[in-house]
Amino acid sequence: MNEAAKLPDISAPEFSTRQREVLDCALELLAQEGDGFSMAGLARKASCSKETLYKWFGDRDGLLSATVRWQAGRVRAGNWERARLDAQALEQSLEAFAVNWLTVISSRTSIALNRVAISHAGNGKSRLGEIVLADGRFAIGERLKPVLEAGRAAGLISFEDSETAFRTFFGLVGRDVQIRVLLGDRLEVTAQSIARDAARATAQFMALHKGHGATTGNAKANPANQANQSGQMEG
Amino acid sequence: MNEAAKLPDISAPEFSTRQREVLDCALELLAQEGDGFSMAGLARKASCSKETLYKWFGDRDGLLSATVRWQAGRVRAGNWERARLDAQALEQSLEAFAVNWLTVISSRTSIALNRVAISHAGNGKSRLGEIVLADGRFAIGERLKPVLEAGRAAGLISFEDSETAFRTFFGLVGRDVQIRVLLGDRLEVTAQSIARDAARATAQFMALHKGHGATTGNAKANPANQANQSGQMEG
DNA sequence: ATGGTACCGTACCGTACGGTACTGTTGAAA
DNA sequence: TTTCAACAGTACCGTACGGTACGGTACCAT
Repeated sequence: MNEAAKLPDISAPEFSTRQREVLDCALELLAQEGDGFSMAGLARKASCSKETLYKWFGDRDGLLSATVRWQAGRVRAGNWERARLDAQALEQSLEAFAVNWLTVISSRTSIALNRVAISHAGNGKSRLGEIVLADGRFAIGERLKPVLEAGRAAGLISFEDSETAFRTFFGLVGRDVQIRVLLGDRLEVTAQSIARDAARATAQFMALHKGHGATTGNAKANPANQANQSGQMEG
Repeated sequence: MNEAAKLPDISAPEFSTRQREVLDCALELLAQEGDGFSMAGLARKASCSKETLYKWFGDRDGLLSATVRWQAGRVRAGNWERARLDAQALEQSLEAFAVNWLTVISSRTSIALNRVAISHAGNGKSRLGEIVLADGRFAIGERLKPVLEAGRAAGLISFEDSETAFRTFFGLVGRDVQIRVLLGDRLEVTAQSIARDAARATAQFMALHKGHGATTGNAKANPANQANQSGQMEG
């Protein structure tokens, strides 16, 4: 519960070291007991007083929100410097994204956080859902789209709308994994299965979006990436 | 403590008319306020006494479980009598499945039920998650697989493992829709967008699993449906 | 009529938890 | 050494809610 506490304080830390320790305890508690852990329990686990919790985070929702932001802030990973882009590099990038995403969504912490955010989205109490979405699904979308567009510019793949193309990739990668783990299904996700699924999803995506400059010859007459490009259904 | 004690008779309604009224109220309340509605609130809304609620359903978890089962029991829809199977009929079946699934997962009721099931899956308190999974994702899987296999038998599509093929289709259909609506994203899902997405997903699935007896000539040398067929990762 | 059953409405109880106040204790600045 | 701020620990309060008990009523069956 104390690792990753020593990143070199670039920019506004937002949380002090001690606060981060407390938030890590909250994260751990959240992963163990889910929402419904008590403030007293957190104070006990973190060896701090309830008064301090309320002073720092306002109320329970503030603590939860801080916890989500704290965790979200350190998931940032992966620099996708697409120096030269050939089919090999593109596929590697896509595969790396898929591996990263599958690893995240099947992690204890992510599952716990998504669960609490989803349950709060029901009561409309807090805005945890927005944070999780913005920092999960939409963050990777914004990071992956430039890669896709670079691939298109290089003639390696073809699509009209990068958002739609990303959503296809997202679906091919995630499939039913997230909803199943969230609902408590015992789905054993291993490094091997993740690697395999990432490769499969990437191969499928490439097959669906064959470009016109690569090894494969057939151009853009692909029904799958022509349908539904009218750009609605964004949100 | 009293339900499921008299399971012998088929057509045993499991719930009386009055009980179904109460469960409908619970469903409505669940959709409005999410989990965290009170038993007193339900008693008020349903014009029944709390004592009756406890007599019928045992405790709050029993009520929730009954509500989920009651709703799940009437989602059963769609007969997929695949009389003759040509490419047209297969695509229509797939598209109909996709439309049905997208409609379900974006419905108020399904969202509310999934939310409560997910939040309870965290605490390990009840088995709502299992029920929802068994009656959602796994039910459609079992209903769709015969269609896929018939399509393969007719040479219309090709794949090795129907489970894997189904999961691909599932991903192409659902993409990020379910997680987004669960997290409270304002994603306007209309009949039009559903129809369009169902058609797109079906076209993509067909393109990825081209058969060898249909109009398109290229056979099974398709990287996308060769990868990851080793049958693990079921759950 | 009489007893039994099923139910509504409501009062009630116990408890768990969010939030606050108070009392040390530490540690650093002055 | 004194002072002050931050904080741990804990006692406390109010309330909301799960669950139970009880009185009253309508509807049978005998």
